[in-house]
Amino acid sequence: MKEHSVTIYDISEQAGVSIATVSRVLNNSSNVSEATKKKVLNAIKDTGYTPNAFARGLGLNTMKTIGILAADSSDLYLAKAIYYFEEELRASGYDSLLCCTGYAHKDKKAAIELLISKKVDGIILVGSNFVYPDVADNKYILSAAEKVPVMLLNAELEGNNIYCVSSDDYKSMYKATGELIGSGFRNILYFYNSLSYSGALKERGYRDAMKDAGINVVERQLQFFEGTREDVHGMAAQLEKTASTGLKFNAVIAADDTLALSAVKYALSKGYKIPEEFSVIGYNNSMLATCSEPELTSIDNKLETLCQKLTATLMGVLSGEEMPKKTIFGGEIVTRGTTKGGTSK
Amino acid sequence: MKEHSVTIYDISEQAGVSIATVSRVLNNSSNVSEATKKKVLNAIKDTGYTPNAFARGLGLNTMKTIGILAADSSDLYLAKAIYYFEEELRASGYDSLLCCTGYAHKDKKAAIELLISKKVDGIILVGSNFVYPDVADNKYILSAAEKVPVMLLNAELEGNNIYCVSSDDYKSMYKATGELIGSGFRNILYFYNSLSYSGALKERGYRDAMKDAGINVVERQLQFFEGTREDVHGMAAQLEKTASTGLKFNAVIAADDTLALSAVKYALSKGYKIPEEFSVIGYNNSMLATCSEPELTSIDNKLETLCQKLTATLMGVLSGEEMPKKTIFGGEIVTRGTTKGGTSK
DNA sequence: ATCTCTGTTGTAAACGCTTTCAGCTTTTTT
DNA sequence: AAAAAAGCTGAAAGCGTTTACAACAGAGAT
Repeated sequence: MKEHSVTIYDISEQAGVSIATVSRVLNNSSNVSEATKKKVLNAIKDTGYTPNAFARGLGLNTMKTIGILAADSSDLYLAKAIYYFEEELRASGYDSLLCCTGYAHKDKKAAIELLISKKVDGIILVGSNFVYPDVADNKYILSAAEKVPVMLLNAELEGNNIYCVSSDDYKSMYKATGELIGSGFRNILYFYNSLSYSGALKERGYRDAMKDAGINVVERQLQFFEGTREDVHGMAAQLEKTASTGLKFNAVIAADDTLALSAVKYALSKGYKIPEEFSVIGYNNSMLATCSEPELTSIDNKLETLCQKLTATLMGVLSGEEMPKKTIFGGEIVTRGTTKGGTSK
Repeated sequence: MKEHSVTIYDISEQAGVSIATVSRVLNNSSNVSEATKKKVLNAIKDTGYTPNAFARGLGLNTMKTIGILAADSSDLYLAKAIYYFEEELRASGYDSLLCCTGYAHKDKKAAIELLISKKVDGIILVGSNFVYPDVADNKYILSAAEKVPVMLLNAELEGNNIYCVSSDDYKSMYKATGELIGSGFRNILYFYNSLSYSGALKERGYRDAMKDAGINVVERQLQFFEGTREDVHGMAAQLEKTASTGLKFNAVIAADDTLALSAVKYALSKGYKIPEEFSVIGYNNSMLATCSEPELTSIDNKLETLCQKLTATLMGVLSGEEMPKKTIFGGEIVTRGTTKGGTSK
């Protein structure tokens, strides 16, 4: 299998030119006469030669590769983002090296270092759970940015060589909460499962919307779900338990569609009429939104646009252009069966 | 940014040893005294040195990297598989280079060649849509296998250096169809969206089960959905349309949970009682199964086990061991709300 | 006919690491 | 105490590219 593979020397010999010329043809650089070019190309075809990426990388010091880091590629939202990134990067002539780190800090750090040692030309951190509330914990990102540009999706961090593209989670959540309030709901539960950067924004959006409407929020109204991100049963059970302890709520605003879906399940099991007696708004407008019955009203933050913008920014940075360090896109509420039209009750 | 980075020479100088010794410490190979080892490690820490993967690769001719190819990382099932592979590979000291190819043949071929040019040590093809019914179309896999081992998940292809690990889709589908028949259903629709290798197996399972039960199948009973894999509405609409043309069916067996979910939606919209008047069985037992209401009976083919087995096989191959070229795992039916217990009606 | 310029090609030195081989220093054996 | 073995270390030769530099031919200018 791993015999002596064809090298540039073999080509040079067969074509009767020097290796420099072969290399020039390979990179179709500078001036090579048509005649020799043809000879070389023929030899390449004959031998089935493919350049050795290592050697090439050694010389060029770039692999034309971008490292993508995501906590969990099986998360619907992250998976979609990864897909878009892959697509955009390939279109720009870059390949991607994906690492799924899991949610532990140590692993994230190790993964980022690994990518750098693989000589990626840039790093994309997908999802806000790479940025911690405690600034000291983000040092690992800063030191990565000393070597290659670091792009953050849906998170913000100031630093040299760090660029952020994110959705306006604060405003989206503020608006969505406002819509529930506008429909006459006051006992609105906020259901979340991530303490990430954007998670904090969402929470603030919820709190501010409630406050601005003059509604008092008790801490138990913010329910944190600790289980896995797919455990719909567990989520519904937590709502059930919360209700059974006496907290009243007839609307749920969720930080994620899965959580929202569990709220629908819960409400149905209680016999509530949706959306009249019980409303739900999800987040991300994933395919789950149309899977649910009734279908979920959900916040769409135009992931594809975000990913495109982020990739474009990265490409700009790599080619030495000055690029905006922070870009924010607004989201929109996609109204479906779990909320009323939005007119006040 | 891209200043002169720290090399093994800097370390050797700072530690007062030769580069050979540094290299030895790096690979914790052979015999290095504790004292010098410590000196070197300190120097490494001080300088923040990371080895250059290219140079290393040039010497070793391996990047310790496995290429993972999947058509679409945002497909729930594939995403999950990718996640497991990443995890397993990392545990074995390998990194992964992921390429999402899309569903077009040309792109798959290009992606596989790209991976090889990046000097991956092996390739994993995730999902059966890499193997075509027409043998000639699979040549691109065979020629990849001339360079590195190729692993197939849920597909089969004979060839040197090709290894397959798959679920027993034929048997699972046969059993599942049989279960519906056993519950008294005869007008069972088969709903699918992929012409892949495993897709063909599933179809055959369905057909044989029907035949063995003495039930005649008309071609319109096999419904192929052409739209995107997430378009639940479109799927339900197709069922609706099929029914409106006069074809009667009161059970659906789907090649995928999303399809099954759309069948549930359809049945509910028609006012059928599930599972008594209308039953549904999905495939893959994804999170969608528990999202649906009622929840989906679905076939679980133990993806994690498959992925572990596949990775283990690959590791074996890479270390020169003789490995089975074909491994098949049986699946099991997870019964939930869309089917009766299984006792005959 | 000489000189300069331009276009094309070859030579050789990097790039940063691994690894063989040989040499030196210990330790163990006899 | 001498000989043999074992343990460490360093020098140097690759690995397959890219690229700066030199060289050389032929064309145009003088």
